[in-house]
Amino acid sequence: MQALAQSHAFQPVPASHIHANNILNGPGALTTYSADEEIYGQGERAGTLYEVRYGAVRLYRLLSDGRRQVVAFHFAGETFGFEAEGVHSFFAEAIVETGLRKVVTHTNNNINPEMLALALRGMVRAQQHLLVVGRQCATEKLGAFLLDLAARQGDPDRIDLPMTRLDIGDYLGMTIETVSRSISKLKAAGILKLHSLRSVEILKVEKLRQICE
Amino acid sequence: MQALAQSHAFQPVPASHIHANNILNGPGALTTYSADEEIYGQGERAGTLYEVRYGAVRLYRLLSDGRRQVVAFHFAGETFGFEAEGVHSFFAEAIVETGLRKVVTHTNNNINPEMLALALRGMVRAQQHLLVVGRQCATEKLGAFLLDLAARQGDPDRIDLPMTRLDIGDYLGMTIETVSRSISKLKAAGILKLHSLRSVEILKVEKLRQICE
DNA sequence: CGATATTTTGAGCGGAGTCAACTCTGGTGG
DNA sequence: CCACCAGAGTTGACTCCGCTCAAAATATCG
Repeated sequence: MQALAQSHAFQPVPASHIHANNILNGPGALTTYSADEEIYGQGERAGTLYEVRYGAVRLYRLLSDGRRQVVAFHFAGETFGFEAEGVHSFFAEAIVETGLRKVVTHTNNNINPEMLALALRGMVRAQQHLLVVGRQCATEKLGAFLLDLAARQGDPDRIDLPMTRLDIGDYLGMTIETVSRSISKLKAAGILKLHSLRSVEILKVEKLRQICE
Repeated sequence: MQALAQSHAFQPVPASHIHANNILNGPGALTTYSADEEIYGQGERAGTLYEVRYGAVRLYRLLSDGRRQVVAFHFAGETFGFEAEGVHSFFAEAIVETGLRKVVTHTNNNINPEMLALALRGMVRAQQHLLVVGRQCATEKLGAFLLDLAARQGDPDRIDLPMTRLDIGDYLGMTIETVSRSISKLKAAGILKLHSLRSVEILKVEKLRQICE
């Protein structure tokens, strides 16, 4: 079990890892990935899109100084893998046990019109992320992040956090300590309740929304 | 694209604010906007895409607390106006005197395949922006911003800054004072040279790239 | 040339980063 | 079943960068 050994060393790929299990081959096939397994790497040839059937995925880039910027999380029902050039500019990894389905992008040389809609949704998501990261206050960032997750996961006040605090920090541009302190602050204010480390309940959605707008 | 024709087009706009002048009507027509004129507003019905022929455009959103997040700048040759929903989620304004051309998105109910490429480029741009804003140090943010502008404007070491310090600050998530201080710092380090407030020369591209990676 | 807006610079303060210690959780094996 | 342990998360002390408020300098426009 490699677990989260990358905690402080963001080595792209652990040497020995179980390869993804591709039950079928081709579009519609379900491929399963275990936690922390790489789906594709920065620099690899792009082309295939993936739809998340279950689990969660993180997209990130490594900076030369060792820092890591998580650019997106993806959950069940969402599609990722878009690239403008022919090469992936990010790493994609499964956060937990995850099932992916390859998406058909072309049908006999014609671009599937649904691709445009998906690409646009991806752009809006990135811009939305920008609005969150651009905020100044750490608590605001975290609150906005939680509200976004709640909306995407369907349940308005119960949130599943498959990712670690480090993932959240690298996504929001803050340290794990600050992530933790922000959670504690919202907890102390009676806005959040943690059922476990990875399961959050929003007790006062409106109050949180006020803070994060 | 005819590179930097807008280089010195930043002359103060005639005071008598001429309203956008639409010479023709329909795709291919050139519409001109004076400085600070609105192109479209948040909430307006979307649908049309615009290609910048000359000048510069800012896209931004207003937050309820009065702050403003600039999500993108667009220069000659770039296309903007994409939306996932049918409504614009941002304001678009001309920064200086700007000429826009409407882009044909559909040809008899078929999506122009080039749209997908443009949308993808927009998404990558937003993710790139994210990497910059996610950086911690203010000087790094500014440096990365300048390197991005240099690459987009064609000239590797001469940059036009049609936007104000406030625009830059709202784009990078920092105050105008910090923007100014960061510029001064890079100037003191011999990395930048200001020919005017709106014209920057990068003296040591490599050194700047080291800082900002 | 004067009036206004923009930019720069300065002083002080607060929030987030850093370093470090401690606690909690889940998994393993005796 | 429980003791143990490694990794994850929390909390505390301190520092420093960037925000705030304020004022000076520069640019722009009538």
